Amino acid sequence: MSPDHNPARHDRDSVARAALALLDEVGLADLSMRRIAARLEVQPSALYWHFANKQELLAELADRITARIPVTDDDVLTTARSIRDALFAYRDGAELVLSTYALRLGSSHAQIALEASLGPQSTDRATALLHFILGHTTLAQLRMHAESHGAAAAAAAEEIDPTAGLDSVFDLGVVAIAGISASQPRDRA
Amino acid sequence: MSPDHNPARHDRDSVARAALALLDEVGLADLSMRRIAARLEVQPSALYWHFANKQELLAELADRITARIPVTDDDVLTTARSIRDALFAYRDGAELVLSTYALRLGSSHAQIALEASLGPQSTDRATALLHFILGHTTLAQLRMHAESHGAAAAAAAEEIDPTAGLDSVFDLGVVAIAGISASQPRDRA
DNA sequence: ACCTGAACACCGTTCAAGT
DNA sequence: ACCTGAACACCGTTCAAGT
Repeated sequence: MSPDHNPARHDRDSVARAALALLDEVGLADLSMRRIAARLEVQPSALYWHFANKQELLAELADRITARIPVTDDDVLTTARSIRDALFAYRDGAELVLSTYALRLGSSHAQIALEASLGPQSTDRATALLHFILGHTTLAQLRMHAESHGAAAAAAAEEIDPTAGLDSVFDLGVVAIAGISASQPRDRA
Repeated sequence: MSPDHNPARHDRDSVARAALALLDEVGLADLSMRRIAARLEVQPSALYWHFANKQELLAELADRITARIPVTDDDVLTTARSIRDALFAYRDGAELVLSTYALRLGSSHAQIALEASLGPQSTDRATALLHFILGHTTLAQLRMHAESHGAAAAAAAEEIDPTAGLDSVFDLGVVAIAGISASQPRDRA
């Protein structure tokens, strides 16, 4: 039990877990390698043993956020909402997944979930849906935090909730792109 | 004509113009206040006489990028494409407008253009359309640059163009959300 | 009205060296 | 296998002072 600087051994998983928790506390803009290192009681350079660079760490966080999305044959609206909820589960989750998803070729977990709902032969619809969900959710989430941060002076002046009615926009977009009618069709049950 | 450090007087417009040109050269991630100042042959602190902070400068750039979008009663697909083209006109234009748009209450210029195409009583459709366009265009633009930057190793391996077929996804999404049929309806002409 | 100079509190990343 | 310590080349922002 040396009194100064404990060994503090970590692995990829513990670093990613600490980073994900910190993301939720401080947001993407303030999620620095140095902050993560401080949280782990480790020097910043120690992180580079586990991850090649910051982008690789962020990609791991995006993977963990989208990993919770269930892949089922539920209707599209249900799947779309579960993707949105997974992104909402962490501060700036949508923005992080959006920018990380852009760098990857091939399918993401969210795309797979959408294709499972839509059935095969509709990859274009699934892609359009994913782009809408990422755009809408990123906007909504950024706005949520800007509002609470006091940066939006007009919100207090107009006394309206800037996120009000956004859910109806979400449903409208999903239903339209999925090509289903107003009432949700249910394949089973 | 003093040989060392010229007076180099600037105003809000000249700073914004230099910043916009620099954005197109280096991208959003490398667009620093210090780089902009260097381009103007001025100390970084000089920029803070013209703009309160970096975010205010970025908002001005976003305004200039979207200002070129024509507000007409053309069909929705034409308007949507002109929005996309305005965002594509500058490197990382879509990402910049996306994050700046999120902070603003009220309507943006792009939203106004969409409402002019869709007609009144369809603000929700216009909002959903804008979210789709911003999401899709941001993704496409980020991917374009990741590809040319050599960060995408899989692209060379599979020898496919990662942006191929994205235009059809764009059209599919716009047509679906706008609620028009496969062939473009033309109100006039 | 517009800019300099210096400072403050930060960044991501590398790399030799330790254990 | 995992971390320290020091360094390098950067950030955004503030503020007194100059012209």
